[in-house]
Amino acid sequence: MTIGAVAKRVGVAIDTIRYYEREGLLPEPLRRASGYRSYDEGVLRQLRFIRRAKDLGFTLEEIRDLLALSADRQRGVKAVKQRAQERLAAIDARIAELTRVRDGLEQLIDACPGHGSPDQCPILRALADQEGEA
Amino acid sequence: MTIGAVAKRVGVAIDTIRYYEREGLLPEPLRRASGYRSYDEGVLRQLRFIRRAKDLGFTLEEIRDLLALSADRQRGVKAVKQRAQERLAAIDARIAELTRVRDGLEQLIDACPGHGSPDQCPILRALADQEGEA
DNA sequence: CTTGACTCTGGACCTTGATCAATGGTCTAG
DNA sequence: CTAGACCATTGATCAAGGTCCAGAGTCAAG
Repeated sequence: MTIGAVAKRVGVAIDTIRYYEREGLLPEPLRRASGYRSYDEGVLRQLRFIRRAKDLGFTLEEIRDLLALSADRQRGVKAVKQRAQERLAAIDARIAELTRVRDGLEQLIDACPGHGSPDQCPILRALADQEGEA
Repeated sequence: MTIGAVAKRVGVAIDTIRYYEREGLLPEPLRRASGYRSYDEGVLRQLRFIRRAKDLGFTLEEIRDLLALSADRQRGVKAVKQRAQERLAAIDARIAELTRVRDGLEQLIDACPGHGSPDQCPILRALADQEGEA
């Protein structure tokens, strides 16, 4: 398969595939005599792996790490589980933070009549208030 | 006040203040004969406004918009409330998305024994699985 | 053979929100 | 007056994850 065929089948850009190769997320493929990259089916699986991990919020650096671990029989599984747990904790922290912000914003919205003087708008007042930190 | 005094009182970097000025978030201040920026107290309030809005997840572009609205007596309040509601909806969507990801990840972690062959690790299997989208 | 689609490399560019460096002018304390 | 702190501008750099372009070579169909 050429790089273009791979890109089309997985749904990523050609440049992205070359970028992942540079970044060590994909192995260097065989080349034709012309220099064209020549891929086998395995690359499709690996690209989908990368995409799913990215959807779970792993950074490319973490994914590179996961890929290395997934190739390490025995040791790999334990470390993979740990990485996943770390990721879960990070997501939980982010959700908690967003929820805090969300609730604060909702209170302001509920308190705002939606008309009248800007001086009376609790949203603007909260933003402009000189006391305290958010 | 010089830019350094403003920076110290608000707790932002001098460069950040000049950056906000370039980006239209702060008005161009008066200048001394030497060219030094000369600020009055109002800029402190405005910088704190920017910081709080940033903490609520507004982008600088949205903040520029809010600042313009807050100066618009009458029209402003309604539009500000609407922006805040849009922001709230965006936060809710983000929380929902993160929660979905979180739950999926947790299921994988619970199903992973933490040892054994990578072929049996549900986390790696889920990532490598060729079916479906995350 | 020619045309058009595809690929190669290397490097520039994009977004966001700053931060830093270089070079030079200004201000203030002693 | 001078040292050291402060400020000015312009332009570069950073993180992350790509995207795009130029110029050149290659491949497949007609």
